[in-house]
Amino acid sequence: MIYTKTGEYAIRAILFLARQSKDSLIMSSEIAKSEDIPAHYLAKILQRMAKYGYVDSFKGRGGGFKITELAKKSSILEIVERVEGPVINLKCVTGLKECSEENPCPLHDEWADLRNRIYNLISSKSVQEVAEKYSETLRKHK
Amino acid sequence: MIYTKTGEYAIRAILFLARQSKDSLIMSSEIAKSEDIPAHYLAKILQRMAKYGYVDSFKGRGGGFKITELAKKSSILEIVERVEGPVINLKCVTGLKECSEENPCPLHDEWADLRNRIYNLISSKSVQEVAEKYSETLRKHK
DNA sequence: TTTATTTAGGATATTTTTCTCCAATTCTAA
DNA sequence: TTAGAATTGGAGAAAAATATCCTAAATAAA
Repeated sequence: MIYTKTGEYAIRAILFLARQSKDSLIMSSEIAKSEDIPAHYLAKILQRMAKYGYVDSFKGRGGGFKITELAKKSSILEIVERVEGPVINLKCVTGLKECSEENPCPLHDEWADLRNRIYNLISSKSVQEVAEKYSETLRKHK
Repeated sequence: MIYTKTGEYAIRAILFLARQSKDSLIMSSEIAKSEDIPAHYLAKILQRMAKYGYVDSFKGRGGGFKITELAKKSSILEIVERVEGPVINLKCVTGLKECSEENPCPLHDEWADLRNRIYNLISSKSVQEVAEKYSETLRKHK
């Protein structure tokens, strides 16, 4: 896909946290169970997100994670790129070695357009907006 | 990206063969060198493409590969999927576990649209068409 | 017929990604 | 202050993707 499993887990986790009622702490293991993500692996990802300030972490009994304001205002793309590195590969779809504006591959322009749209799709909305829209959908389809 | 390195190598190789003058045989090692692909790895990929009938292979001195009519008429997507399995992941961009028409994730519709466009981009043109357009570009920019 | 050349195919190595385990640390509650 | 619960961080196992190596088979030319 566009990002790896690691990135996908990060998104699922942050959107999960974004949907929780304010100030509630959620354990890593709980997220793992709800979202069906390998528990220890997710713990690592959350650790990294904590380092980057996307979640606050609390140790000990009653501890867990909660989303930060920074994460709420960030785009999905920003978070994923922090967690797993550059996401959208700039290579052309045909995979040709030399493909540039001056020397475009046959599908260059069309692909450049799509790439931009994908980029916009995952970078123009904030995590909070996406999460809200999602909660809404969940309510409607209950 | 949308496909893996293996798929990318397959595309580069088939488009390379498609640009050759008719009936000329090209050695695996030659393609590898021109396209900067690991030689032995490419050999495997060509082997598979031969099995699927996308290239004809000839052993011994003066041997090599050439593209078949089947491959010329096929789309890039078809060939890649044969070589490396399903390409376009149907999961939603947000990576949410349950995302369907009835229960769409926040970006479902927009993503479905983009997915279709990507799908069209690499499946609506034949290898031959893409190769011709590319040869043209190469001529212009010489 | 022999030799050199090229693909075929199997085995294996390397690298990257994904996943697991364990001990250390921090914090809460009893 | 102690026990238990939770994250942290390091180490490394497992799986998947990528890359290499070697021998066999086929073919063409000497």
